[in-house]
Amino acid sequence: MVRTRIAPSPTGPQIHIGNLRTALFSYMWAKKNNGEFILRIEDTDRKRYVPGTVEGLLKVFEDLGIMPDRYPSKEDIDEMENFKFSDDTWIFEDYLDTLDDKIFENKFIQTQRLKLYQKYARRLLREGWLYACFLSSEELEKVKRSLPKHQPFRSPHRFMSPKEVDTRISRGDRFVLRLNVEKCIKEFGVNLDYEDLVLGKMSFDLSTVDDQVMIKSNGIPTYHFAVVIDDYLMGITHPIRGYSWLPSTPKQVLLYKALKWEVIPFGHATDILDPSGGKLSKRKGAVYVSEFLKQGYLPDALLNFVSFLGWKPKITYSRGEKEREIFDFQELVSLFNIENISKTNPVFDRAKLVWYNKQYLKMKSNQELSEIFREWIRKWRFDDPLSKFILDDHKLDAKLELLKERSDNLLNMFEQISFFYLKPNNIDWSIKQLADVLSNKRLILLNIKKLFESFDEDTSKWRHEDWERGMRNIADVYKVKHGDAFMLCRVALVGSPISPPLFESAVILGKKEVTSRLYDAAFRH
RNA sequence: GGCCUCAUCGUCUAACGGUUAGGACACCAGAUUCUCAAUCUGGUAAUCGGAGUUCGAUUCUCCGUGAGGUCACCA
Repeated sequence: MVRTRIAPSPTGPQIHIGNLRTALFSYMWAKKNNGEFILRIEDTDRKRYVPGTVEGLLKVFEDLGIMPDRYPSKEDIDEMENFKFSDDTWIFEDYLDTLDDKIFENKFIQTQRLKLYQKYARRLLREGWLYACFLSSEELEKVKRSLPKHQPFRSPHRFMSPKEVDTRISRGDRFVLRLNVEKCIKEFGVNLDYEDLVLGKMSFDLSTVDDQVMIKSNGIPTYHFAVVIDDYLMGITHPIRGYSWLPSTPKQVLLYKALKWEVIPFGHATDILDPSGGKLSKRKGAVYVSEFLKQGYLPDALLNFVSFLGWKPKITYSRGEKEREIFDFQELVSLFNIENISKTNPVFDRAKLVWYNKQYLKMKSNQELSEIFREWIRKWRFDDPLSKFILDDHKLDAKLELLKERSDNLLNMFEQISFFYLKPNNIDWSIKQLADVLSNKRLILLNIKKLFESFDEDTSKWRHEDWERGMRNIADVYKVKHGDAFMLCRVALVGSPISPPLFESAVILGKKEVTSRLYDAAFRH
């Protein structure tokens, strides 16, 4: 069975857009193959632990509709939250050697799998693939400083006799377990061939690889060690991870080989770049999924856009034919293939995300959109005084109909909808297009008011042509441009030079409200 | 600096070694229009440079250049 995973370290509940992309690729690949997508928590660095991370993460996955099939249980999450940091978690007792791996089958938090790592570390230590290194940090620094340039690090302790190691350990000396790269070179050769799921064939020169720490002095594994044990034992078939892991891949491949496990190749998804260069970073604008959701980007749009950063479905089009850009998520899943993930770094283009969002906004029926909008308000704008009006509005559909083609996102829509509920205050008449009509402002407004007064109480009986003819007449009488008269009316009703179509908006506002606003505009503002 | 990876319009990308190098976003122009949008039509715009292989190279090889990544008891 195909199994993929997302394996964040619990340093906060935010999901970076780049991590969303690797998660998405993993999710899509698993689903396409009727496999499983797993959430594993890599909390081996307890100093950086941020409480609440996992719940937050799961919530975002849920909002997006890409829930993992397997993830840590509530109890395990609680246990992790209460994990007491210990400077010494070494067990290293004989019973570990016969420990049944299956006990840990449903453990997806690394600090709850410590015995497992130590079990395999013991084995590798016995076989000489790992060695104990007792260097203090000062000594270590000294050794590294004395190293000729570009020489890989090798600890002098790698030649220590097992007996001496034992006595020092039993004496309580602190130590780490390092990978014995020289032994690896001896056994596997200096060139390590590797075939990446995304990048394809490549070769590493082991003579440049450091004797990396695999188990830290506190007994907790480093990423390099834990990721190999976990991916293998959890049956991960296609671990897709960030590009930054590529240089450390040989260390992990060596571990597979030392353990005599079949190497499971990684897929390295490239980093998303900022338009101004460099990695996409929060200093340059929104980069977290929740920020986009808060701004009212629809999950469908976000998923479509992000998955297309470095990937396109393989569909053949005839020359010149318009290619499809909009795919619903199930379609994307069925078309997905790891093999055609791009090897280059995509640049994050906000304008295109806006375009996608507008497309998805337009595709929604007014009813669907009302539901989505209300849900968004409950989640992100609940305390806004405007929200109550919208949530209670039985005629929201008609308003959204007017707004959905002129909004980038739900936040934008929220700002634009307010005039339906709230009268304009402090109208700014100084806009350029009003320069020629300002002298007759009051008279024109009163005439427009009179025009609306001549209409039926029931706005459904209003006719667009009647209104428009009336408006143009008024403009002619006062010898102003038709457009200027419309603008005057717009500002009076909406309080802004930008609005949905006037007549349709007036119909929604109702006769009483329209005439009252026109009156206010003529005399009060 | 060492090591690794990558390279098609400004951006996302398409193109069995043979195409007038295609599409989308953005941009520009026109149409429509009571504002803003939306819509429709059209347009500008790319194979990083240099060698080589080949009848033929965006595609294969090498060298440059550029970009990104990485060099922790962090992940």
